[in-house]
Amino acid sequence: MADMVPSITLDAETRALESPRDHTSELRLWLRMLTCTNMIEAEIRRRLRERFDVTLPRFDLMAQLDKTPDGLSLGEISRRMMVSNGNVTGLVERLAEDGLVERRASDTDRRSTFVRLTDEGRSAFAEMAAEHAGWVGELFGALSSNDIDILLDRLSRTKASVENQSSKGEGSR
Amino acid sequence: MADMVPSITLDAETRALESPRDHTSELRLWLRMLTCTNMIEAEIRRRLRERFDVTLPRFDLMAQLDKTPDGLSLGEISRRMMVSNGNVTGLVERLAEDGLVERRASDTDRRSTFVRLTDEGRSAFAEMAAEHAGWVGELFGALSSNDIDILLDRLSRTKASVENQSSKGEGSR
DNA sequence: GGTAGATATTTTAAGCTTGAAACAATTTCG
DNA sequence: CGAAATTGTTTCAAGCTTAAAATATCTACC
Repeated sequence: MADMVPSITLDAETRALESPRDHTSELRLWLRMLTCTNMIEAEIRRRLRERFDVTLPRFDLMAQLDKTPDGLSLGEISRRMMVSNGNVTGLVERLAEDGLVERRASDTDRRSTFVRLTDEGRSAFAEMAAEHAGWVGELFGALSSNDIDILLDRLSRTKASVENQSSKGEGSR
Repeated sequence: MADMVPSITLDAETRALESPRDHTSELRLWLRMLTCTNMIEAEIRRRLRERFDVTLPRFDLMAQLDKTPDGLSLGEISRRMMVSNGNVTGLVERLAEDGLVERRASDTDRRSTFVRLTDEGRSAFAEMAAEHAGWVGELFGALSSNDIDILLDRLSRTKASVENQSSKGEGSR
């Protein structure tokens, strides 16, 4: 460590710029969150394919529509799923080809298209959703209801923290 | 609640088959984990592109290589990143085109290729990693070190639970 | 030694995903 | 009213991702 510099020579401002704080535990947490999420997602993806020959994005999109029987605009689906607009266009296109959703022009805004589940889509989703809930229950099975509550709480704080930080540098966006 | 059935009429076996337990809180937890992860991932992806014009998968792959100066086989990268083999083939191909990684045949196994960072790749990654750590520190900034410890612990339990459940039905796999 | 099975990688086809550009329609406001 | 800004969607090119099939090599064991 021949190049170590006594930090006493740096004021707080300089230190903030040149000798960054240690983020090891935050990095470790981020990695662990990612690993957990990826494992669960992979498992659910695999079961959806195996059991129903359906992809996860399609299932997620149908889940959004199932919550809103009157249908949603493409933009609203995009916001709720946190994916790009163009992505939703394509997903809806393929779901419509399979007869699972239907599109209808908005009465009040000629730019806008509403999407909703067909009867076939609704019943297909109902069957998948029931099994899906069981899988999730299984996968989290070793957690006590107390663990779950704690995770829910700390993840809420995490979400708030991220929202707060993400919006800081939004000038150029 | 006209269709409610007294559960006293069903034995445990029947109940397990016909009236599944309630998984509401597990589903809520899963959704919240997913939302958190997606938000953070999107923010990091955006910053990597904006600041370094690099994609998240490339950054992740370089991070794996940076941890192992001697290089890794494609299969080992695939396992550590939890993505398919073919995916890694393509990523490495593109990183090699940009001069950030290099491939070298294994001495002992002619099937196997080792990949490692070039000097250029290593220094490019060092610069990105430093900023990346700062971003993660920022995004999780509102969490106390106690919150972080609690999350680390509960996510470990979650991971163990998922691993345990995923391996149960592996007969046909 | 030879063969059966396992392992490492690549290829392929299909689908997912993004960011940016292009359009169209609506809203705002001078 | 009409220009300017905003909003909703699509298109596009590039890249990511997967599962499955194909290839090549290695290992185990008879």
